[in-house]
Amino acid sequence: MKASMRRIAQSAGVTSGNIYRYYASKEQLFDAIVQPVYEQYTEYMSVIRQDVSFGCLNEPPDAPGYFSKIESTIVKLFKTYSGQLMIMLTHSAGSKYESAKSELVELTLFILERVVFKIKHDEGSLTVNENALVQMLASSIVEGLCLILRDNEEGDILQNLVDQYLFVYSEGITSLFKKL
Amino acid sequence: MKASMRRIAQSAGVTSGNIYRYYASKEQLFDAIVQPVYEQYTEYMSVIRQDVSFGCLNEPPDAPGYFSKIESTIVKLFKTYSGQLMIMLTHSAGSKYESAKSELVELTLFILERVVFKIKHDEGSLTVNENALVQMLASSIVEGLCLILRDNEEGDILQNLVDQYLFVYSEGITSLFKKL
Amino acid sequence: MKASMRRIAQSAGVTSGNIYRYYASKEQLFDAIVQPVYEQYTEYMSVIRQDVSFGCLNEPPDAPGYFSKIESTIVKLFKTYSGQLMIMLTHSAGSKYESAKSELVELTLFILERVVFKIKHDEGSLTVNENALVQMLASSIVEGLCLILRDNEEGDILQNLVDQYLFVYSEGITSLFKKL
Amino acid sequence: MKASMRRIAQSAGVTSGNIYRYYASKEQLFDAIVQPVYEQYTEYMSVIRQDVSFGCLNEPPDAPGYFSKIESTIVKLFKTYSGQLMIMLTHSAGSKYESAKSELVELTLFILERVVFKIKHDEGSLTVNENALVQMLASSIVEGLCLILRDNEEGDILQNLVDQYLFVYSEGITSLFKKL
DNA sequence: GATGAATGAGCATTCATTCAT
DNA sequence: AATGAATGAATGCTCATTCAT
Repeated sequence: MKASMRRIAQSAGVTSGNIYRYYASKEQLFDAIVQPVYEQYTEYMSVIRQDVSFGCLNEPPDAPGYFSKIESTIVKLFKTYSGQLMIMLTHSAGSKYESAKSELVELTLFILERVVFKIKHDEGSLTVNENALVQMLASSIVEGLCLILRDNEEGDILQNLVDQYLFVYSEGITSLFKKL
Repeated sequence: MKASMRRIAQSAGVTSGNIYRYYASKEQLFDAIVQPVYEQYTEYMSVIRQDVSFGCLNEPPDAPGYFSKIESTIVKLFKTYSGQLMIMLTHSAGSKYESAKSELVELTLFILERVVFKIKHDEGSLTVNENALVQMLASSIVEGLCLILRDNEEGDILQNLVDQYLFVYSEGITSLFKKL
Repeated sequence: MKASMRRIAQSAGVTSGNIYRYYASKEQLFDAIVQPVYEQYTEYMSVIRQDVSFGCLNEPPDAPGYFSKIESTIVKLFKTYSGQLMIMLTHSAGSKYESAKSELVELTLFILERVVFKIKHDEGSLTVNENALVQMLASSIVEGLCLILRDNEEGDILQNLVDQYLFVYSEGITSLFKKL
Repeated sequence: MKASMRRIAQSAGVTSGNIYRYYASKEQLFDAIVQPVYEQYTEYMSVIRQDVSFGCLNEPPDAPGYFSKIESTIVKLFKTYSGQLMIMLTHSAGSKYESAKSELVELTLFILERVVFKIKHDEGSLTVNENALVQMLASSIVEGLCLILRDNEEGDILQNLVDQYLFVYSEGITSLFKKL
């Protein structure tokens, strides 16, 4: 939201006044771009959250398994929306989509808590330190995903990178919490 | 860079006009705040880069070892400059310190390349895909470090988190490249 | 002049762009609407002015008689042009018809001067104060007429009100100048 | 309210930006000018309304007497606020003082109704036609007062004109309603 | 002729920057 | 040195006007 309407107009090859024929305000222009991907995004995340909740009861939880849900979601969204997804995650400061990134952080945190809990063989709740740790890891994971989106335009490369990126975290987190 | 000069002046207990007696522009004010930590930061990074270069010749490279240099550097800077470091890494969009972050990314990349090279038993240069991968990982690592700085004010907690964060990456990366 | 061209076009059932095929500007559109009534108006006023000039020579001047010319003129115009007359007298701020009202003021002033002159038994010219007074009364009379036009859509009611309105002024002015 | 801030600033010999040091918005600038006179104005009108209400019960109502209250009020306000009063009555379209003029019209109507009622010897309520008539007269009277304010800068001349203007209406209205 | 998309000057407002005091 | 009033360019947005179709 920090780009000026004049600049947006210019880089779209139109005049600023003309944008207002199609979008009543800067906010509505932003909405039109981001809304569709945000809706899918929200829905996917809600599904993943439920999967993770139920999965906890009867299956061995594994970080790779859970993460792969996020991965396929992100990749699916990216293949459909690409630019819009990136805008939503990295340029929505000051708009109502500001929270999009933190919602993904929360979901990641939700998953991490369950994964870590299992790694620790269910031995009680996480310590204060562990909580700070998973909070930070969740934020970092999401931040890294945004970077990958920002820097890659081709869906297959993106898929590969996200895949390997999340593998690094799965392995690393498993190692870390086994040690703790 | 998004706070207004009036606000900055007010919260510093001076008048906005008077700031211009000491700093020719908002940017130079920003410089003055960030410059010292930036210099230390640059110097440290240069030292680390040399250590890593020479270390390659006669020691078994290990990610944790290398990373721990970054870790101790970051933590040392943090303990000295705290606020300024955070400003440099997280509020410098639009200033010339935007590059500070990317310099750290480059150094991280430099280290990662060596680490990966050794993991692969020196068997030739990295593939295109591997290059994209380490590039992305380097960015992600740094982005995560910035988050940790942003969210933690206490040096010891910070040290712990950075430590564990880098451990996750060391382990994860080692696993990943052994598999590849 | 404050309605937007889009609104004008829409309420006329045409497109805004197309108006410019017929009228070079908003102002000329305004002209086209107001011009006919303005011409009649100007002509009528010129006739009245002559009547009043000549009438002075051989008839007892009486305000009601003179005013009734204005009255019948206004009412005739109203019955022919209604909307346009109202636009001319009440929405022409910023256009060249702003003067339309002041022309009517001048004519009214012209009449009032003669009426007052006779009331005073031709005893020399009006005093400074009396001049200011008739000037003001002329403006007020016209302003009131505009209000009546603005608020009434039906010709007969309008005629009645204008009639009674001018009667009030005739009587009041006669009383006032007899006292002075 | 239709003058642009740039124009206002220019004619005040300052820059548009600087006005905002003193007034948070165009509306507040307008308020600062008009508020004081509006408060007095409102208070005076409320007092007059009460006077007229009670006066009806035990005194012979006379138009000149009632009008002279309005007169002295307007003149008093004018002598104190002059320019502001004119702005309030003639340039407040689009501001919250838009109603100022119509409040004065209402008060005038309130007075006229009582005056006419007495002239008619209390013989029942006014006819539809008479109602339209007094409504129109009330508006006209106020409109004329605004003109006098607009065109006169000197308090004593103003007082005289308002005095004589209202006399014209008193006499004229009395004549008219005696005839009806 | 008619359309409506496009233009660009203008509006109220904000803010980095300047400068008389 | 320090103040804070003043400046003017930039912002989101509106609207008379133009022009390709």
